[in-house]
Amino acid sequence: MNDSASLTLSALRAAPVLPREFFNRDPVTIARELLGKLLIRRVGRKLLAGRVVEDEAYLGANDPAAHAYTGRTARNAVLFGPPGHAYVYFIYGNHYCFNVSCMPEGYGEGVLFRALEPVFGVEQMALARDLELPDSPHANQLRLISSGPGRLSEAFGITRMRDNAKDLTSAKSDLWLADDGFRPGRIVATPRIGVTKAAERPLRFAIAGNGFVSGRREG
DNA sequence: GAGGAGATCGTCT
DNA sequence: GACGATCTCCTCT
Repeated sequence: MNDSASLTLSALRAAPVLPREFFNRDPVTIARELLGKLLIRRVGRKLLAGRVVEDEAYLGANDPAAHAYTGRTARNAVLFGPPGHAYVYFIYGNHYCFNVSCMPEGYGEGVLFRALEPVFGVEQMALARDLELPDSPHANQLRLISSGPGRLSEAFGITRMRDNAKDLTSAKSDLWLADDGFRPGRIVATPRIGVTKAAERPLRFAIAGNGFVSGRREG
């Protein structure tokens, strides 16, 4: 385990927002470099934050598993837009999944956020997930907050109506990505979860040994 | 702890 | 009309 400790509010506010250029690259590089970065949500005057510990790259027209593989539609239009924007979609009648667009306009590539380690506003996130945390929550209970694409979206209140197409590189946004200087140790690459096409490609990335990675524990 | 199946609805064909 | 980048509950071991 190399899970990072919770953050102070001043540390959160001091973390620089990731610039547009960060996302104007190929999603494999971005997926690797997003590990350890912070997803921050402003709710009224409060902040929620989670550290990215697991994500997946989707390679647009070169990737049969990607939503953009068959071309631009009303649903996936954000992926084909400028980099650094939120692509949120609804799946299985129950869940929202949260992605960020990558590459210049027209490519349809992106990164899916699969798991976060809660580091600020944990109680509010647990409330959003309808979880009850005891006074000294065990890691297994904290893990239920945001270890999975649907779970992290619920914890952060991310929906298609509210957040699709939102600019994640703007400090004026209520949802953005930031770098507080944390650097993960070893990164593992595995096949993506839940995909049936191009299922063998190692495009899922996670911080090795981190207890907040989704699915069965590994590393 | 592991495995299976149901829930539930937007999107595309 | 079929399917899906998931989660949770239930059963069995």
